[in-house]
Amino acid sequence: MRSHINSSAPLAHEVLAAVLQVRSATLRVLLWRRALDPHVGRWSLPGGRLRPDEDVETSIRRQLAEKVDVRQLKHVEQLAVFSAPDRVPGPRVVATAFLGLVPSDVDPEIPEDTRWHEVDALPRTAFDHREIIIGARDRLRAKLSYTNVGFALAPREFTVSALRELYSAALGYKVSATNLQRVLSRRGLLAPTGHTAPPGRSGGRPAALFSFTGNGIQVTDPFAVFRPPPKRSRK
Amino acid sequence: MRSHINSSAPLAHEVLAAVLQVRSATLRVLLWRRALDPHVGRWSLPGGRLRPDEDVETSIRRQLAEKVDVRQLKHVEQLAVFSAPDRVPGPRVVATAFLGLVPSDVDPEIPEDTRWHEVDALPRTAFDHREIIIGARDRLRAKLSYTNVGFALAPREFTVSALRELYSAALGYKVSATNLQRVLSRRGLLAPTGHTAPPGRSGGRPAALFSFTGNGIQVTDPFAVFRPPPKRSRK
DNA sequence: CCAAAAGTGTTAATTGTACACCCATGC
DNA sequence: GCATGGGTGTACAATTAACACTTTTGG
Repeated sequence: MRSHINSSAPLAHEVLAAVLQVRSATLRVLLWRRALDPHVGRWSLPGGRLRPDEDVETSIRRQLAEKVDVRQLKHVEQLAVFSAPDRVPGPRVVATAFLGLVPSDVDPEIPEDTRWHEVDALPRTAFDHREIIIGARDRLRAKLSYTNVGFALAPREFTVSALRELYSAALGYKVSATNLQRVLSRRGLLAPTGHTAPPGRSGGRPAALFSFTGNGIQVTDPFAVFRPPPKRSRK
Repeated sequence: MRSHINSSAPLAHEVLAAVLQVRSATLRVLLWRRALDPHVGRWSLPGGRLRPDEDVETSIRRQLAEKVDVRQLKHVEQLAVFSAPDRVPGPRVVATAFLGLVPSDVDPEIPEDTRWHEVDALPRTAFDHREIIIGARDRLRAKLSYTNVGFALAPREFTVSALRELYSAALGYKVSATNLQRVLSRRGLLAPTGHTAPPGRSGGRPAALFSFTGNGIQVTDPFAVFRPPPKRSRK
């Protein structure tokens, strides 16, 4: 009763990922069309059953490897557990949902039954997958403002205006290139590469190319208020 | 293979909660001492097996009802899934971890084998429970600065200095009562009740009593930067 | 009247926003 | 040279942190 470990009831556990990418100034998600019985023909998130010898992150990375080259996945993080008893027909399946991010310049080979869909114009989706996608979008939006996740949406080198397009598409409203550059620079996230991008056929000054400093996600603005007392090191 | 539902492998799923409360200017967590074989005698988080007919939040609330009156739990939220194959001895058990918050003025009846422990001075804990507790603490700390979760740590009515103690204990450093009141007031979270608390035996001006406005958690400072353009409604 | 605790006002510093202006290129 | 984007400088606004000062109580 108070036993900690009790595996008497079989219980299926699946992992699902909302893989997001910005392309053509829109935020899109990778979906595949179900070929099997429950909700045939609807679009659903890639994923599948958790194997007994892997943890959930290993599992989702393994399963995504069928759809997207894993090395192209710049960021993966847990979103939440979805466990409503009726979330899928038949016996209950608990799902651990993930957010995955792919840089805008990669164009992964995707299987026949798989397609990118605009997050703000989703087709009919299977089960509770729409909710998961919206959750992923909202998590991304929130984290863009206080972490450096933006790096996972951008190519290795990029112009500030390209970055502005990425942020605008992900956030859903235009951000100013001026201030984007200023804020990211102040936080020490942008490194000039010294290279420049040639202007388009209509002219214009060549844009400087930047890259993100560091690798991996980090929180860059942890406390909006109630900050801990400063360490008194920098003037 | 690509089958969405496949429950061939039995898989145990448990729910665990780090229930936090501030008392005597310290943040503490509710733990019970294991009576059974793996890790006997170590302190572990309350929780237990997920039943097939309940979702994870229903489950953790049900199981906590044995330890803490559910009505005293002012806030419950999912933390993360812990799924390392070797996180517990024997067959793998996937755990969904929760953060729970109890106001500082309630003193729940707790069972014999259960005790509060200071989060910053934890005893030897079972399995990966220490990691879960630290995760819960960090989540609380982060959310204190950009949401109104503070309400879940505070009594219904409180003085600003009592609130200051709560925030200081949870965050791990002193916050100023002056600025705490100012920030929360600006965000419209504090409502004066009109009542006052009598001063202590050493004198001092009587403190005004406040309550939190609204109920339930809400994000009060969603964007640190890259805010959407204002609606141009308020001057 | 003095100490103690609460509450208010003022100021400084930081950070984000808006906007004007200059720069480099294609045609 | 002019249109077109890119980049910088400056001013402004909002918010937080720091601290001095006033208020109200007990002894």
